[in-house]
Amino acid sequence: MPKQYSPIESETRWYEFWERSGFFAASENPDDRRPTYTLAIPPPNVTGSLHMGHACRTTFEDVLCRHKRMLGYNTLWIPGIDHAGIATQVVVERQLKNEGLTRHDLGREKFIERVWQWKEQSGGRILEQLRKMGASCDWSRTKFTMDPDMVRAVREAFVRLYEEGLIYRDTRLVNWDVEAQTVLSDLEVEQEENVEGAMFDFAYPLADGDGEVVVSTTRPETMLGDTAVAIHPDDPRYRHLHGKYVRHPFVDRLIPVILDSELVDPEFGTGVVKVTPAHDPNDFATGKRHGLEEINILNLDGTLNENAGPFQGLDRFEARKAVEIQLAHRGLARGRKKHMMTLPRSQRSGTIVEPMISTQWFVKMKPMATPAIEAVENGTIQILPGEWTKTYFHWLRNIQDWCISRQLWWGHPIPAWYCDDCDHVTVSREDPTGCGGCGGVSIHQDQDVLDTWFSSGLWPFSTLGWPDRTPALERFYPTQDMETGYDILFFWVARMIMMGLHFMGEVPFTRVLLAGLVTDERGEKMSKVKGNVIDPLDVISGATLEELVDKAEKAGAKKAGIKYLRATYPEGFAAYGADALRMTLLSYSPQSRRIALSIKRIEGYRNFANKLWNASRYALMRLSGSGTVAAQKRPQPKALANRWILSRLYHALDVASAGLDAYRLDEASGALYHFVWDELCDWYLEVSKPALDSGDAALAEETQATLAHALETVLRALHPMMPHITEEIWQRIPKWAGAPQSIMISRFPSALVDAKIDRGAERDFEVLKAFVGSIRTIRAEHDVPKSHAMRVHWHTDDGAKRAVLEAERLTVESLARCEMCFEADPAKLDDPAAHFDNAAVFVNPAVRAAVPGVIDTDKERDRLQRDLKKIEKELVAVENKLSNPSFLERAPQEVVDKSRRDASELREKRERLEAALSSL
RNA sequence: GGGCGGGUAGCUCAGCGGUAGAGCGCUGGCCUUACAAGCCGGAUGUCGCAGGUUCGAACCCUGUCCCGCCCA
Repeated sequence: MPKQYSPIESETRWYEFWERSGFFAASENPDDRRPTYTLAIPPPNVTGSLHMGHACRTTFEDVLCRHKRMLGYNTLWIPGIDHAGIATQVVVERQLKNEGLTRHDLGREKFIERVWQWKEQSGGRILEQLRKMGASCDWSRTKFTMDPDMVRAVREAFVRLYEEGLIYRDTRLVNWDVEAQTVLSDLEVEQEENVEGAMFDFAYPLADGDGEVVVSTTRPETMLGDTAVAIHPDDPRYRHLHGKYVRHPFVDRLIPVILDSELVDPEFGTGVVKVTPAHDPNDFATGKRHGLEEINILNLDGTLNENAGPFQGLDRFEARKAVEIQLAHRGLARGRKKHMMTLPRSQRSGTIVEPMISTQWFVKMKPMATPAIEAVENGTIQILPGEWTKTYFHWLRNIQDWCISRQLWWGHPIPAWYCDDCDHVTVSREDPTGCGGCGGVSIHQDQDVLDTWFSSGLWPFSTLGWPDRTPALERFYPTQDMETGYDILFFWVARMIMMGLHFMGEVPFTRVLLAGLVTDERGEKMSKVKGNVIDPLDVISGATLEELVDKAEKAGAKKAGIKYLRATYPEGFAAYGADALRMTLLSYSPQSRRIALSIKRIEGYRNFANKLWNASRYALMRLSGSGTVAAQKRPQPKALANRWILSRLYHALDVASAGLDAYRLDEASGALYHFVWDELCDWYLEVSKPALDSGDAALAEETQATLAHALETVLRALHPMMPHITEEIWQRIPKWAGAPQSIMISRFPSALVDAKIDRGAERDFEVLKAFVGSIRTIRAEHDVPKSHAMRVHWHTDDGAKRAVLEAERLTVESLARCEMCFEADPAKLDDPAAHFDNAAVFVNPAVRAAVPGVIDTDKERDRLQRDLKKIEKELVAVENKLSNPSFLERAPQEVVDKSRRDASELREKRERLEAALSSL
């Protein structure tokens, strides 16, 4: 075994082994009675390539799946990809653009063919990349949301909802993206806050006689679609306007003054509001209340249409200026001032979204939301971390109907046909040959496709064969966990819950596990422009600075981004390996909303992998030729260190299991990390050296058995988190006869079965650790070279402690490089200066000692004074507490007892240190 | 405007009623046959601010100031 662990070669080798061996596959064998554990992957976009968000999802999900699989569950992790309507269409349109073509040049059918071609060639690359992370998905069940069976599921869902009256078609104000030229759901519109804009005032002249009314707007061009001006019915300033009309200056139209107490806030602006029902949500509602005409002034591409009169053909922003100028020409402009406002932007194209009147398909949400709320209220579904529950309720309780049609070509077609002869709409599972109303044969299908999230909402059951009641669906639905980022709680999770309850009559999963979003180490969102994107594959396989810079530049990073990149990663990345990346991602608490990924931290876990590797090298070396194997049953050792490590193993496994169950993967991984490094390596392996070299055959034998057991067990516990390195090592450990072929199908360890709590051993080992620690401190503080063996004169009145230290003499002497000498006469240690020359002293609970011949008097005085000061401070705090009668009265007895013990220990320590100081 | 997080060591974060921890960084000493990607030591915090509850508050309550996210 080499001195350094190199993950690259090992990781691919083992991954191929697992996949080839079929370990990832879930069983559908009817005789297989194991309980199931199912988790559907949040399908990444077909256009995507692996980023840290995916790496994070994959790690968490893989840990959950591997853990459950090792616990004996028939585990199914369903992989798949999403057809990502807009994103994919944009990718292919960009390709066409390079060829000087648009999708319209190709026509719909050819264009879709072209998308499929693209998908076959370069789509779904991400599934390969998930393998690099170690993902144990059942690849034989990979689904794509546009697969024929998914298409059938989507169609079935649409038709059923339509038949139930939950899907309907309606004309209303929707969010229009003029660039992508499609409607968007409310969720796809982002509000950009605190944008500096202008508030423009202008006057409408009264239709009869003199006078005018002044209105304010941030979008002057919309006045072309004004069909009313509104005032508050109780506003005394405008009483004379009741029942009057104003004249539109550009189009030949009389506009009524209406009274509306809902729309108008008399305190705001002039107290008069222009009303544009076709281009503003509030005005739309007002229009409905007053029966106003809705005049659409925009074409689908954002230019003004024939209703805009002289402004027809202008782009919306040009029109804004032109309207202002023309109003000024006519003497109607009444001023302009800065105004902070909120702009709706398309999440897809970034352009400002226009409210527009349009006929679209909607899903009624209220009837579906109610059961979804109940499922979480009554605990059928648990959301973790629990803080998100409130957000979930808040959204579902205020939900609006969901606009599901999109004016795209790539996606699931809407199964609705319109008749040319009557106004019947035929919605059908099979393509109809004629109108379902009049029977006419002249019908045409709706040109729109469905929102991508509509098909995603069916994911947990469509992937299992729905609408057929397949054996897979019977066996694996409902799934157990849904793990994803909190950003798609509404987009996806809530909709899956609604759809699952509706179509299956049962929740789609019983837990929702949400994790934070990965950012750079400053906490800033990773973005190509900022140049702060960390590619998981670079972290796994390594990349030089120049490669990173090159990639960032190609992705369009700005200068500042490149500068940051150079400054932050001057060395590039080493090949840290997937296991190190996984441990890093796991180490962040799920409570936190951002995961500020730091390369330093990854390096730390790479080092941990190396530590584990070397600990194993040591263990294997010590086991080789001994005939000792890691046994299926835990050993029952007698020696202190062996009992101690089994007890520490108990705690580690206990915390790890609790963490894995409660979705605290940070706590689970942390417990194992600290066990391996701080306990197994720092203490146990060191203690095993003198034991194995002692010549005591019985001791050596039980130590080898314990060593093999502790290592083999912790490897199994670590396997879900670090699958590759644990397999690499595990395969090398001599094991019991009939051991499984792979660690990934071995049994996950349990604290009760594989370890043993032993409080006595823990207590005694602490005595040993404290003793060794004190000697090491003296050695370090007085610069005593390790070649210089120190003699330690010690005494204790505590018989148990004395017995431990005497029994463990060889161990202590080996770890502290000293010679122990028990002083039967306590007086010698009461006044060490009188009995030992230049002696350093230390005081542990009930144990004190002197180490002669090592000190520099000044240094020793400093050290003792420092200790003393610390102790006095603690003592004051404890004594204050104990002198408070209400503390003694009201605090629990055990707390009082502990304080008393602390106080007496501190007092003893203080006394001894004072004595040592004064005798210097 | 409403809601939800967060403000703890230089940095990133854990702890969430018994008087503060981790990793990295800093620092002194070590190439000790498992590991220098390491080992053995050390230093470092009025736990955002102000009140309150409590025998006891980083932790609970109220107010307040910043930062972030979500919704309207």
